[in-house]
Amino acid sequence: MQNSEALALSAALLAAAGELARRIDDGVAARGFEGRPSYGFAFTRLARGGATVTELGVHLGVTKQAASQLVDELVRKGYVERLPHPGDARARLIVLTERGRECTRAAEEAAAEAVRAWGEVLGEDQLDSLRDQLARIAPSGPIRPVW
Amino acid sequence: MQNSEALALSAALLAAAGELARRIDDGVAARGFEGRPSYGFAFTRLARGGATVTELGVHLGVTKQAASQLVDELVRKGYVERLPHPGDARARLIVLTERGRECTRAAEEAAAEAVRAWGEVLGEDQLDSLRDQLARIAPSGPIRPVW
DNA sequence: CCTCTATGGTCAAGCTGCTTGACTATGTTG
DNA sequence: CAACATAGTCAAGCAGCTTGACCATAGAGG
Repeated sequence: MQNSEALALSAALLAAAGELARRIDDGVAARGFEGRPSYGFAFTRLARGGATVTELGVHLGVTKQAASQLVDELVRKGYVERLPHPGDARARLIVLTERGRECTRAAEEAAAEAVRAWGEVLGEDQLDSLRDQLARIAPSGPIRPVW
Repeated sequence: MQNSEALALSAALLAAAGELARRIDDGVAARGFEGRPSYGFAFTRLARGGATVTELGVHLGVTKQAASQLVDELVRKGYVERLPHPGDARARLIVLTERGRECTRAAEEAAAEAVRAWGEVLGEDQLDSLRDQLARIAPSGPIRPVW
C-alpha cells in the first residue's frame, strides 16, 4: 500500500467515525435526550456499578477536573448522581439514574440504527468482518477525541 | 446484531479513529513538523491546485471564519500562502508551499506507519477488505471532528 | 450602465470544553 | 503519629470554534 493510500484510508476511517458520532448524537436527541457524544462513553463506564470521577477521567482520557465538570453537567440533567463511596470517604461513586439508563438505551438504539445503515451497504457478513477487524485494532486504552 | 453490540462496534470505531489520529499527529511531530490533526485534512484539499478559504471551510465542516484562522496559522508556520485569486478579486487562492508539501509527505508516512501496524495484526488481505469497507461507508461530505 | 443582491474575506466578541495549579479532606505507610 | 499519597473541588487561563457585523467585489435585472 502506498503512503498516499494509507492517508486516504485514514481519512476514510476518521470521516466514518465523525459521521457515526454525529448520527448517534442526532438519534439520541431525536429520542428526547440532550447530550454530547462523550456522554455515551461515560455511560458505558458507569453502567457497571458506577465509577469515581477519577476513574471516569482515565476512561475518557481527560483530567479529573474535566471529568468532574462532565459529571456536574450529567447531574444537572438528571442522568447520574453522586453517592458517598462505600469504603472511601474522600471519593464519591457516580451512578446512573433511571433516566440515565434510558438515555443509554437511546444511544444504543441510535447506534444500532446507524450500523444498520452500514449493513445495508456492506451486507451482513462484511459487517461482521468489519466488527471483528475493528475489535482487533481498537486500542484498549482511553477513548480520545479525534481532533 | 443487538443494540448493545452496535454501541460496542461504534465505540471500537471511534477508539480506533482517535488512536489513529494520535499516531499520525505524533508521527508528523517526530518528523519535525508542528501541527494539529486538522492540518492533514486541509492539506489533502489544498494539494489539488489550492482552494479558497470558503471552500476549505466547507471541506472541513467549519465556518469560513474558523477556516480563515486555520489558514492564518498555516501561513505563520510557512505551510501555505495566500495568493491573489485569478478571476475573482474578492477571493484568495490558498496554496501549499514547498514546506507544506513536505509536511504532507510526513503525514502520509506517519499514516502508512500506523496502517502498517494494523496490517501486522490483521494480515494484508483483511487490511485490504477493511479499506474497501471503509471506502464504502465513509461519507462524501465534510470531515468533522468526532466530539 | 447602474442599481441591487449575493458572495469572499476579515475583524471582533463570546462561548465551550479542556488544561494547569492550588488547595482541602481523607487514606495509607513506616 | 508523622509523612506522604490520593479523591475531589475551585479558580484561572487557553484553544478552537461560533455568531454578528462589516467591507470589497461579483453577477443579474431593469
